Amino acid sequence: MSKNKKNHDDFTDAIELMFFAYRDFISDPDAILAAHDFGRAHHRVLHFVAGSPGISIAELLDILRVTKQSLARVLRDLIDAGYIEQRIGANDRRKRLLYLTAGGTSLHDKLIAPQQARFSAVRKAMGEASFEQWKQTMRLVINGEDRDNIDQLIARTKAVATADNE
Amino acid sequence: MSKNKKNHDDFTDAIELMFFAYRDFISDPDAILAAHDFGRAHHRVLHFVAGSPGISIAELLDILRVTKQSLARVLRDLIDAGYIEQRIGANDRRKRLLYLTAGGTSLHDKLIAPQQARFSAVRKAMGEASFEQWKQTMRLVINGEDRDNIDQLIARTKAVATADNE
DNA sequence: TAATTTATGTCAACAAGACTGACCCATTTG
DNA sequence: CAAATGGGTCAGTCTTGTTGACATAAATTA
Repeated sequence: MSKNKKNHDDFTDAIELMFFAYRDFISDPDAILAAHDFGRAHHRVLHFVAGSPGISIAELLDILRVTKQSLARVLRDLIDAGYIEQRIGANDRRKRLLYLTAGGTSLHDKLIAPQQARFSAVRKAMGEASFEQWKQTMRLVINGEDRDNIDQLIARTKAVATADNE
Repeated sequence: MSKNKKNHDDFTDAIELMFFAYRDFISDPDAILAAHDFGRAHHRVLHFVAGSPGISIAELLDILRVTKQSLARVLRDLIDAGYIEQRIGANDRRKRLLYLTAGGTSLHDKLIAPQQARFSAVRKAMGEASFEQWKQTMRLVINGEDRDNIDQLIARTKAVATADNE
């Protein structure tokens, strides 16, 4: 038997862990969403508008990597239901900048609560240092060319979250 | 400003990392799949049959958490295309046990290759120990009640992968 | 043996969420 | 003024999920 490769060099465990961890992670908010007649697509929009208030349609399309038509549908639902509002850009009046309403913020908080609880338990079990290492590792799973943008996005989101709690 | 909570206690970074890492991780095989007129659903079936040769329909349904009708469609495609074959259970002749054909194994290898490359680069960058910690952490992201089953599934898959390389 | 349960297959209808392609309007920029 | 940009929308399609109903063969149980 050829032992020139290390055992576990197939990374099947890592691949499988990605699948199952994401499945459970994403399933958390589903029940809440269903009660509002929303789906995961609505959740994603809500989430990234929450993290980047004043984001433009084009920027949101870039993050979500979906088409304009695909975004339009869920965005329309969220605006009609009063969770998101559009404001015309001050500098560029063609832009429609997106903001959560009070209701949108409240819904978003409810949706992330179970995911926060999940990671809180994980950090408690693994310890602060390991959890930080996990984050570093996850960052490297992301395509190299996207990492800087995502770093900035996360930094911006954190700034918003911190400001809200002051 | 209330500093009774640690900063970063919102776990937004962790949530965002899950989203982007999974997005890139899962996008790898898409081009290959499209060339075969298959989608991600086909990939998942191929993957879990590869990891558990002789798996029954019921077991596969349990792993994938989809309905029988949903699985039936993609499974039919894969059988018709000659990537998966069904054998009648020796003990229980009601069961249809699933196996990859030679072609199925070859296709599956092509599909996981970019994901293996991705994790190989990650492990190289982070080091063996950190990567093992990452796996432990990911395991804790999974729902507690499922972890034992998934441990077993991964162990089984690894046994198959090792046997193939002997 | 007869009745029931289990494992699977299949039909029909439907919905969410993605896609392409085409076209429009308002605004900004060259 | 002409062209490019940001956004909106209509129409149609595809994949992958859903529910509900029903069929068949094999195993299990009474």
